[in-house]
Amino acid sequence: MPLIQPRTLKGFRDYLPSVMIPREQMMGVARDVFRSFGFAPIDTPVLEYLEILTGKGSDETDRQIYRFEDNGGRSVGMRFDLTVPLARFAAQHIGTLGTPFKRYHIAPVWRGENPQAGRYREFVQCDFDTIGTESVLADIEAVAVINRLLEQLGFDRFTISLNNRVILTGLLEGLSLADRTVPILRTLDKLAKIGFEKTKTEMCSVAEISEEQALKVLALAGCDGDADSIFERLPEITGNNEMAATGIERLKDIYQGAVASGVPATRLKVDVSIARGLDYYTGVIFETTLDDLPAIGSVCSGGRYDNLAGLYTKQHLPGIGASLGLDRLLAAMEQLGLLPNASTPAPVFVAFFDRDYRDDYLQLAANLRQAGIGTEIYPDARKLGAQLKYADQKGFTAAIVAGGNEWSERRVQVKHLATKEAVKVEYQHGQPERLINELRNLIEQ
RNA sequence: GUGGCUGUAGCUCAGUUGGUUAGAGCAUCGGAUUGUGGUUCCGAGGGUCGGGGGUUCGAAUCCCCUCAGCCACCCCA
Repeated sequence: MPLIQPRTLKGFRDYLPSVMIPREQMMGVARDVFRSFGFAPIDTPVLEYLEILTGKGSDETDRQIYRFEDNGGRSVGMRFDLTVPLARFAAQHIGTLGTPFKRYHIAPVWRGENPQAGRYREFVQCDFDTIGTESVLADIEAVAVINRLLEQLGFDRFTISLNNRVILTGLLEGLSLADRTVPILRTLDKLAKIGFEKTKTEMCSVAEISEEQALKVLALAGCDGDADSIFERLPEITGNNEMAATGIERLKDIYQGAVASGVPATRLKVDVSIARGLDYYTGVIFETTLDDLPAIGSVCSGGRYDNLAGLYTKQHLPGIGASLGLDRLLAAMEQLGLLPNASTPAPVFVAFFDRDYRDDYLQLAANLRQAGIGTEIYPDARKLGAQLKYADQKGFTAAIVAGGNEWSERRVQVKHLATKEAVKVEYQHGQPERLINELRNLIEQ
């Protein structure tokens, strides 16, 4: 019988322990950060009725949805983000939950697009949102959460770019271009990539506006420099439009609040050119890029939306949230060499040295686990060298070697695998304290 | 979805204008070393040359299709 070729689908991948260990750790960090701000966990089904998924979003996102007919003949789709399911969820449950409602959701999503470095068809998003309030405090908090997330994940050099769509909307209103908002935003978003001239040309043709108008829009985006000077120049650039003015004030407020809540000003950048493609953002928007790896794109993006669940309920639900791209971040850490090498989650290795002492090894390991120290026993009584080699490669911190000599002395040998240094430590099954202390010291180093 | 580049051992790659049994380094396994691992030496295993089809006396090498990876567009985490 011919073998079936083992393979994974395009854009999908397996995760080996060496990747899965840091991946799980990252999810744990994200979870702890979210919880520390009072966000509560929720979960929703992978599959939704197709109509739920396709209602919002653009044609492009509709095109990327994995869709099929289920065994009962229903049209269903796999979620392509966590925001649309949240909207449905909120419309269904906000009555019992009450507002403001803060939730986080860490789960995989699926998009049928062409993969590239840092882009997959299946990837995990870590979303957090606050819905049911328009308070600027929620906006500020979102920035603080992003900062804390990346900090806790071990990043130091990153930039959170901030903008407020209202500023641009106000400017466009002043130019009588309110109906062209979407194509203008799309084009504007490319400024950093394709440059001033091309953006101008494209804006004129795609959005069907005059060169004069395009120049005014681009003047806004060209507003560069430190935050204070940008805030100073913006009112003039927007022609003192009233709506734009409130947007500027709001952005300023967010900026100051973020600094007050401990986000270093060096990590914040007011960038009036970022737009974000998704149409549902209506207020502040943000993107986060790694200073050492800008090419990988935004690793955490989000913003404020006026009416999250308008498609599913008449209740007005404003909110703000962002999404951390965990798998993209993981790919970045891989490239930057930030991933640890360990492929074992347990720090202590017990060599199966002598068959006669099998039950002693088992009891010793049980004692260590009881004390919260992860411990693995080698399954075969192979030669010691091979066992130690295995332990070293897997990245254990310490190995315990105990043969007849040790057991008769009521001691065991603790070997620090990185330094090859070994010490003998007193140990009896009823009195594991000295061994536990010794191991804790090694693990903490 | 469209276009470009790539695909040889677990990994990194070599393979001369198509020409005998497709190679190297690292890794793995065994031994030197029956109670102590990252060095050294000796030896071994491992490849349907991504897959399928075609041209040819003969294909890793040329052609077509397909799958996958990377890049650009699009979009985005």
